[in-house]
Amino acid sequence: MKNKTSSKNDIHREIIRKRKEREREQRIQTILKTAERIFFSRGYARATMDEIAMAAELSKPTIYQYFKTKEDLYLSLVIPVIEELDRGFAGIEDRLIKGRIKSTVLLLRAVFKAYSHCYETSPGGFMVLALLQQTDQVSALGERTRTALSERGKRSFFRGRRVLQLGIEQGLIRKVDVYRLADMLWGLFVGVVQLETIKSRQRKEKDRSTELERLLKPTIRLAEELLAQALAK
Amino acid sequence: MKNKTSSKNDIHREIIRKRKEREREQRIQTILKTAERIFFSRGYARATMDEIAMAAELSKPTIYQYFKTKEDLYLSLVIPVIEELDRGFAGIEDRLIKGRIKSTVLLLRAVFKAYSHCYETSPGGFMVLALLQQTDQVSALGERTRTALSERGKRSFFRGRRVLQLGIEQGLIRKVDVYRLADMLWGLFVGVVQLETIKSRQRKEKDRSTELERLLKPTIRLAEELLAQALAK
Amino acid sequence: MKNKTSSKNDIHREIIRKRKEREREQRIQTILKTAERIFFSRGYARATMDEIAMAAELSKPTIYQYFKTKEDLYLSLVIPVIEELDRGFAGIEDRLIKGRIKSTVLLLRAVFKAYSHCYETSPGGFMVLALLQQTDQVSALGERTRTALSERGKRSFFRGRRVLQLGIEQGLIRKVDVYRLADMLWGLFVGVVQLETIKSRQRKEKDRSTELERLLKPTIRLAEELLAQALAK
Amino acid sequence: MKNKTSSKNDIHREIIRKRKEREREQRIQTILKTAERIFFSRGYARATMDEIAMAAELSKPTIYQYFKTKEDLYLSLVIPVIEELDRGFAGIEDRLIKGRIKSTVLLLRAVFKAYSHCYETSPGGFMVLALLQQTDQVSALGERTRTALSERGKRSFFRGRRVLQLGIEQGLIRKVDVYRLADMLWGLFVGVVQLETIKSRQRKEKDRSTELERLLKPTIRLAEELLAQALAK
DNA sequence: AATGAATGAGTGTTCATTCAT
DNA sequence: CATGAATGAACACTCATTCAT
Repeated sequence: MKNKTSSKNDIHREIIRKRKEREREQRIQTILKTAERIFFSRGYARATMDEIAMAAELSKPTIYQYFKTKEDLYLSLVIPVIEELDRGFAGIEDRLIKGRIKSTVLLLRAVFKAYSHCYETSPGGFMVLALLQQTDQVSALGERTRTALSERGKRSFFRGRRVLQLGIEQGLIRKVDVYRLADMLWGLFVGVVQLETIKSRQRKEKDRSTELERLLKPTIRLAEELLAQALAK
Repeated sequence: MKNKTSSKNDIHREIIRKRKEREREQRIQTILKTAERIFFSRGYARATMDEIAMAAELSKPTIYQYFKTKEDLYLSLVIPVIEELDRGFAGIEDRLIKGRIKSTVLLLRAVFKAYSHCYETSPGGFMVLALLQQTDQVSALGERTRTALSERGKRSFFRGRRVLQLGIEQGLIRKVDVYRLADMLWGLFVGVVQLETIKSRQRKEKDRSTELERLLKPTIRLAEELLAQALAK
Repeated sequence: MKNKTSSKNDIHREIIRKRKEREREQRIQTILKTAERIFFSRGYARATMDEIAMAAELSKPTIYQYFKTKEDLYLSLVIPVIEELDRGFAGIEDRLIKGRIKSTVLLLRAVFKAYSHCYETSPGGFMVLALLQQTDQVSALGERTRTALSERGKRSFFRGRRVLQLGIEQGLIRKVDVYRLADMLWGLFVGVVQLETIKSRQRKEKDRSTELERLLKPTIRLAEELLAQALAK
Repeated sequence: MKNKTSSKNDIHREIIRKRKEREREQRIQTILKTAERIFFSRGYARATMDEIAMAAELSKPTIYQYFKTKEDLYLSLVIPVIEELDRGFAGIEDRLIKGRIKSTVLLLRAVFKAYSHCYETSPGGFMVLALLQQTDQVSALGERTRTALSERGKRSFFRGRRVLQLGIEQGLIRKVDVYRLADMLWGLFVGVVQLETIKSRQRKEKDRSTELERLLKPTIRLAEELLAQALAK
């Protein structure tokens, strides 16, 4: 009988443990979502932990329980985006190798799709990543964080260039300097997203994302089309 | 006699006044140049008035004599850049009207040249403008300045679109949505400048601008070339 | 029958109660030992309850179950030391009365032995006590605890003086002001322990206590010897 | 005439400059005095910059204008004391070399006098230095500060030992280990000062220093006398 | 009884801005 | 007009202490 009770208790505890685990995960997600919003709207330097805590309806120390520093929180936000990007490019690479991409426009569309997918999965996170392109934001980060980011960033860029290189080798893209092309594509996407975001800002809160959609998509599609045409042999 | 003396004095005073005026103008220029450098290298949030004052070899209150707030100083940096951009587009417009631009690639080159010129005249000021495109930096500004900026920005964009429209009308560019095209071009330029700036930042201080040059120019030239090809009829 | 069962249960409960009691005592000891270590190495102010809890492999609230505040925990560490000291002097007193101490040097050695024994039994606790001698650490404590400490301290000092007084009466020590002598001896011991502790602190963690031993003992022995010589009639 | 006015102005400015210089010096002294008091009464870790600022009737940033960090402020307080001590020993050394110290008791008295002088010149500063003997206080300081202090401390101890060595060589002190003796003397003095300070604490504010005097001096004199006797050949 | 989680109240430090001279 | 000095308001981060379970 003792055994049974014990077993009952164990089960009970196990259930509780799982719930706690879930709650914990939940809270982390809440914090991340909130931080994304705040970092996005204020930039890294201007965003304050106080503000994030307030917006997350938690106290500051609670946030520090889950993220060791402001930078840690920031990184936890940005790294998944970089990794998503990496995965995206890995997918394209794979399809290229298997010969599944059969035209210039399809390749370019895939590349922009990778960017867009990243952006759509986590618009805030993406913008926060793009924010890194701003000198001040980067210099506000500590040495370690900067290096960590730079490392991953380089890897991701490397894969991007390889995709383009493969495209050239398979005759989908005419011969151009892949470094320049990769930079151009990424710069174009980020620059356009930034521009359209700020334009959509001028709308009321609730219409923003639709407006952004309305502005962003056609501009990117135009870029795809034009570049595909120019890059085809 | 009283009159004469008075007149002499008046002339004397006038001379002094002019010198003071000159000195004043001089000092404002010094402050602006310094602020540009600091804002560029540190970003708005991390740049401190102390630092700017120190670098300008002036005391903080002196700076406040000429610029009411940090924000004011910041904006005084950006507006000339927008105006320079506007002038650039006005020049292209003029040449277009006079039929002096005879090919797609020349037109595109002129557009990017206008951007580049702006950037080269005042890299810091340009980046600072680009910064405005990010996050809610804008919302940190006062209402009046925000409107002033937005106003000028719109005017400049408007002129940019008109240039493209003229290009289409003159058969230099094939028919595309000018809104999208203008956004794409600007986004591309700003995005690439940001990206290359940050890449060059990984170098040592003194090699930065050469490195940036080395990275930026070919990427922009590639963009010119590709887009010219795609946009030609 | 009812009675018997009840009795059985009672015995059972009693056994459980005793085990719990033992566990409780056990836990208190664990906490105290850990706290001593931490307070010793970090000092009162820098030691954190988090750290103590972690080191004791218990959760913070558990510690608070046994000690109402950080201060309480701190004091629970010090009082036994004072009592140990008191017991030490009581022992010397006893031996003196029984005529068992037959020379100046033996008496002095006994006194320093009492101090040393205290220190060796609980180096952390002893230092913590010495800490009380510094700055207004004391005034940071609550009124009640302060009085309690002061009371015991006085009693202990009183006994120390009585020992010296007895020494004088028995002709082991030449006639000096016992107040001054008692203060001097205690000051000497505490001062030297502090000094040597900090010197040994410059070594790596693991060699510290040996190094301390190496520094402390001969210095104290020198003091014993010199003072014995001077205090002998 | 212009010249004269100018000259007058120059003089005027010079006077103002000097006054400002004086005021600056004044303020630094105010801050140091206040900090000494606070550090003394609370210990390094528990003393807050807020409290110091409040007590000095200045705002916190004003203090930071004169002292870069809390540690800097602390060091500025402690280093002069160490240097004073060093000077004191240098003086004794000099007198020893010139053969001006002619008995054991005079030498010991000189040594304790050096300590006492230090203490009397700046009781707070001295106690704050003595505070360093408390483990926690040291560990609260940064690496650099710790090294700086350790360095100077070592030098001072070195000189102390040399003085004792000279004493032995001149036959004023019988042959003992100078390391141990130096430690013992310093430990004794500091320990006694601490003890008597805390005892005098129990008086009302205004009687404290007299009480301390009343307690400290005779205890130290007793130590002098006893040790002189024991150390004479 | 034991604990994971939460938090109010500080910490040292910085910075835009304003006086007093 | 220029400036040395001053400061209110933040900011990232910490810690003793308390809930809720």
